[in-house]
Amino acid sequence: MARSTEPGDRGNVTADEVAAVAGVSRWTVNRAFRPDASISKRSRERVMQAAQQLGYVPDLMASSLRSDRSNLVAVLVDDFANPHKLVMMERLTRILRKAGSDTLLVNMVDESDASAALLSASQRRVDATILIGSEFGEEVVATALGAQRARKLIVFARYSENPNTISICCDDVAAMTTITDFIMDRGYRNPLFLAGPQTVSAHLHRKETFLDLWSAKFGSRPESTWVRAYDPQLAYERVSETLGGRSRGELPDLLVCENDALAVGAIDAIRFSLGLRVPEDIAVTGFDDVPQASSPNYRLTTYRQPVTAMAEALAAILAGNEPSGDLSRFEGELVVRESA
Amino acid sequence: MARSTEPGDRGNVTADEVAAVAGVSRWTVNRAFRPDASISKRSRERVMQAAQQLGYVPDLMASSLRSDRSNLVAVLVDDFANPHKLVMMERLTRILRKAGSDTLLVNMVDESDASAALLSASQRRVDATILIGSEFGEEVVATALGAQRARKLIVFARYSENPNTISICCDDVAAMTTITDFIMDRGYRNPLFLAGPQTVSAHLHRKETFLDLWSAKFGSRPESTWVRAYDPQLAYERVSETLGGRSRGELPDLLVCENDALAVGAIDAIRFSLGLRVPEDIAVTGFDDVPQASSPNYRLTTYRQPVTAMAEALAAILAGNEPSGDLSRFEGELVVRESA
DNA sequence: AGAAATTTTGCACACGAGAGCAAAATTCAT
DNA sequence: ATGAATTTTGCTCTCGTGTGCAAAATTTCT
Repeated sequence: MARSTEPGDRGNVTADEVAAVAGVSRWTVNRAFRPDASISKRSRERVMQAAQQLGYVPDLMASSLRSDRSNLVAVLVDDFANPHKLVMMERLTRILRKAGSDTLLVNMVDESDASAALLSASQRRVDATILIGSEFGEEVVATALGAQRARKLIVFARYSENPNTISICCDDVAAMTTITDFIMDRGYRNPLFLAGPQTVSAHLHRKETFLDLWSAKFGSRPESTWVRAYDPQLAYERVSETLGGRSRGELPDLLVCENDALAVGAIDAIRFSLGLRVPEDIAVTGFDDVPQASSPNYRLTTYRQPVTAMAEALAAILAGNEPSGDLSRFEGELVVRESA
Repeated sequence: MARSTEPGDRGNVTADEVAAVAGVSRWTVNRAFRPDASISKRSRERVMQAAQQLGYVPDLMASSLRSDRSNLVAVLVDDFANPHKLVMMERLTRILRKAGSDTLLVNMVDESDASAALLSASQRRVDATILIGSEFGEEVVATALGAQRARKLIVFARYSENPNTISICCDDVAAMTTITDFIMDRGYRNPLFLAGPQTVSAHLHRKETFLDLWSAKFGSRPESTWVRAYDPQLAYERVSETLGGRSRGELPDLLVCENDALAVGAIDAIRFSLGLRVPEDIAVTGFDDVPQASSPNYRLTTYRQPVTAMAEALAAILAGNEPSGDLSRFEGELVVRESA
């Protein structure tokens, strides 16, 4: 036996020490910790008892080194100003952990940082890389795919055109159609669309869908504007600027926002910068149903993505199951409140 | 030579393959990637070029297996309803990555989940475990310390009494004293303190400080109440319930909230449930200065912790530097807005 | 009970890099 | 140019676990 069997060699117990106590071989010890392993009930019990006594737990680094399965997934986030990120992170980490995977959180500080962020992920042998950023473009996705070891690249809650990518998101066209139908039905006739970063075409789904549907019905293409990040503060400034000097007749009767982060800033601007009322003077719609949206301050009419179901689909994919439905066509629901 | 030198054995390039291309030994290749290694300029260049060509990056799992340094820290979060968590996570991940460490994000689903959460951290050989949860009690800290492999346990943005723990936080007593002085100065005389989970004594610092200062000056101990999580929604409900049926004279003139998450809910309740104005009828103070606090809707008077400096101190500790000042006495600043 | 089928166990080797040391190459001094 | 000092390189062994197979133990069947 090569290794000493004394505990505390370097602070942590190894399988060898447990094996000595339990009177079995090291391999039996490790097997005891794998649910699918071929091991007798009796020796598993003895191992487990010895392990408990010594405070042994298998080392996941060593395990993944050999087995090429790390049970680690990287989650790359580029946009911490959007409260919806917190919701998604909570769901993802919870569901991934239930499925046996840990989460490596990588802060993608800016666009140029993307490849460095992906590098640290690949160096950790993650089983998959999940992008829940929103401001990155398709070229980031391409970089990610170029990185040698990135096994699976999953774009979460946003559509990606790249065919080598798995994109788990809801059907933006259907969702926006639902919202647009609702708006038209309510009689709004002069909307303004407030969009996020216009870096890539994938972002334009909601906007284009809305503008197309509207001009198909009314013949004229509504006005639109955008901000460089999904940040309420920026939305506030943009709305103040854009609508600031207008006379009553020139104002839109509705702001259709690409998501709630923008909608919240827009509402603040309407009230506190323009001095108008929501929804009486200008109505507002959002997307995501962040916790704030249900606050009596905002009572935002918005669209809720099935984040839990989406995260569960993600876990299923990591487990190797074939996706059951179309992963980029999840259906959410319109949440009607008082803002529109 | 044991291994084949063909690329793509299992999808990833190893140092052996780079060594073959560069015409050096495997060890020289690995040395090229360590800044402090003893290696000639010329061979490092050759190695780097070959590595670039093959797309090689060193495997951090294998590295940490041998070297006992993983450059991985676990961040345990138990409280995703509090928007301040997002701020702290952003700062921590950014600063840690700059310092060369990756972040393992662990969602501590509930109190009973704490030891399981700590287990996954220890199994990954993290260099340190950071608790930025708030609802856990001292017994969770004890569990963490009991876990064999947890090398360093750091409690971030909250004080811990446990001597085996490094607690990086601001001086709650000084901070609350600042707030209290401000309040007294402004002439409020009938405050209500709204606290978070009352699980452990560490949480009581702010509350006790406030109550003590107040009764020292005015002789009477102010009223207080609490909710079981730092969640605006719960704060909303509690404030509505507690103040709901009261006549004008029975109402407090100020709500002192343990943090902004509660303050935001409290403001909503004052306005939309009680139908009163902030600050004219009831004023509000918070703690943390979350992004929402500066929204024109809330304009919250609050206290900003120096999160960046605290995160940098954390990184310094991980790097092995001796802490320069008292880590549990960071100083923040009062942010005076219109809510009080 | 004895043979066959099945389960359980032990073992050599591999995963990819680091520590420590000895051999080789380079630089420096005389 | 020669020997000493220094730097660079290669090598063995190690970190802790998983794979695949062969030996051992157990169960099942006739």
